[in-house]
Amino acid sequence: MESQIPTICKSCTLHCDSGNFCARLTTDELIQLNGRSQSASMKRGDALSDEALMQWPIVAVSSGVLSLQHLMADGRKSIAALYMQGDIIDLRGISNRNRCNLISLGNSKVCRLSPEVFERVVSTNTDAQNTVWRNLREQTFRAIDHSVDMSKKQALEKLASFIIECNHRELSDAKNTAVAKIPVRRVDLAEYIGVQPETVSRCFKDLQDRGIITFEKLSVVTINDVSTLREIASGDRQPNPQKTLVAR
Amino acid sequence: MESQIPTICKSCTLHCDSGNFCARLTTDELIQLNGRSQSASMKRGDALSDEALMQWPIVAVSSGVLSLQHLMADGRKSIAALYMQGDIIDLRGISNRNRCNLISLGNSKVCRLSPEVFERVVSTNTDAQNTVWRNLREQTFRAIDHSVDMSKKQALEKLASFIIECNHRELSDAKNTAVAKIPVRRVDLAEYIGVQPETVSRCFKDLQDRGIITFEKLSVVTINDVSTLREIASGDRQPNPQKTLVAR
DNA sequence: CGGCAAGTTGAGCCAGGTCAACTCCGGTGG
DNA sequence: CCACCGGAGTTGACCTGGCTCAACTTGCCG
Repeated sequence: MESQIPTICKSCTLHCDSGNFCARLTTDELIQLNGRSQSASMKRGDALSDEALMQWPIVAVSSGVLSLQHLMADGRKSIAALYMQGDIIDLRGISNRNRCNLISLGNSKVCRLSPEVFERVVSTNTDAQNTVWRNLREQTFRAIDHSVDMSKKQALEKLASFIIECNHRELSDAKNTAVAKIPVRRVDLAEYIGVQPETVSRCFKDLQDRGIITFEKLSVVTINDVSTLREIASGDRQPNPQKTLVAR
Repeated sequence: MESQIPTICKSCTLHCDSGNFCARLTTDELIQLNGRSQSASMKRGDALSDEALMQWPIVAVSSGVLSLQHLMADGRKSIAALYMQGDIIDLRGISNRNRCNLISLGNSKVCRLSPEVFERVVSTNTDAQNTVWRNLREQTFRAIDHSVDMSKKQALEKLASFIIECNHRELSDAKNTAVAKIPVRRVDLAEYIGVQPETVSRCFKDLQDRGIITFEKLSVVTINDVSTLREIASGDRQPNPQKTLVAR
């Protein structure tokens, strides 16, 4: 008499994609976790409020894009992090210093996991533990990379980095290598890389004028010149070939 | 017949401070881990190279300040993260995208942990697991906060945030509440908050002129007006009291 | 085929970068 | 004890990338 996999999990990417957390669970664990968790659909602008997060601090992203938004005292808003399919957002013990909200950018599906069951499963299932740990480390690295991007790079370089990041995500999906899908709107992108929407627009135009990228649609770019794009992203701004020769 | 705690651990903050990882281990675990690990002293500028980190990707900070530095193609350098006493730096699986180095800013003591033993201990000792997990999450939050600071804030606001962060660390040491110790040099601070040293200097001067802080020494400030400092840090730049009333 | 939100373009301005000179301070040797 | 040195930090003058505000174009949905 074998237990049945919960219906909702059967079609959920978290369970179907072998790299993800739920795929590492035994059927029993899956049933337990599912029984105490809540899955939800969100649409653009929907938020998981502070209070909701207090109760359900662990959120798994099944599809779509979530953002961790931070509101400054004078109204400036910024997107601190982006979460996508497979990410386990563990907000337990987040400092109250940063009043922030988890907001969906577009339609998405999430699963709010019971902290108790999650903790139990993680402490007993080493495989699951490693998966979620790896994911958390990745998030840390992403955050660190991002803060480097934000701190020293100029707008064009930030955008180039972002495009490359999008392209990488595409790569793992084993599609056309030269395509990057921008999964968020211009305004969100601007808030994420910390510039104004106008600047994003101008930088895109610049890259396009220089023939480095081409727009298929607003949200899809083809990268014509990966190496140049990469150079820009890594901050290799050669000011002016002549200058370097003349002035010391 | 009880085994002896390794000499080197006896005086190590990682073991003595109950909040830290090593304090959560049984004597046996500690002996095993110690037997396969390497502790080291570092001085300002010393680096744990990429190659060294490949072999020893897990580093625990016993004292001092380490920095994760990132070098851009044209020579711009930036400090992506700061690590202090008690932090467990787990660089397993860091993407090779970001060539970065772990560099000590000043004298510090670290312990390079054997990945195998570490992993074994973590998977069996739930208490230790939770400790290290909490630390990793804190690092993630710090990184996220930092990237928010970097992306939208202006120099003065970044500096204010940093001072408050230093003050918080001081607080947990249960000392004078109005003091913040700046644990790094100006240049490093500048690289961390993503501005030029000159700008750091100017901003410090500004805060001092406005009577918000006072310098005891170059590396120690007294905060005279916490609430204003906090307002600045949270981005509450009230442009001009009148303006807000008049314009729209 | 409106109508509205999203995105783009243009012009002017300012925070902070850049470069160069200067001050401050701790260490070292005569 | 002082003179000297070198590195760290500060100050000033100038310049530029990106923000601001406002007008315009595009794309999407009923």
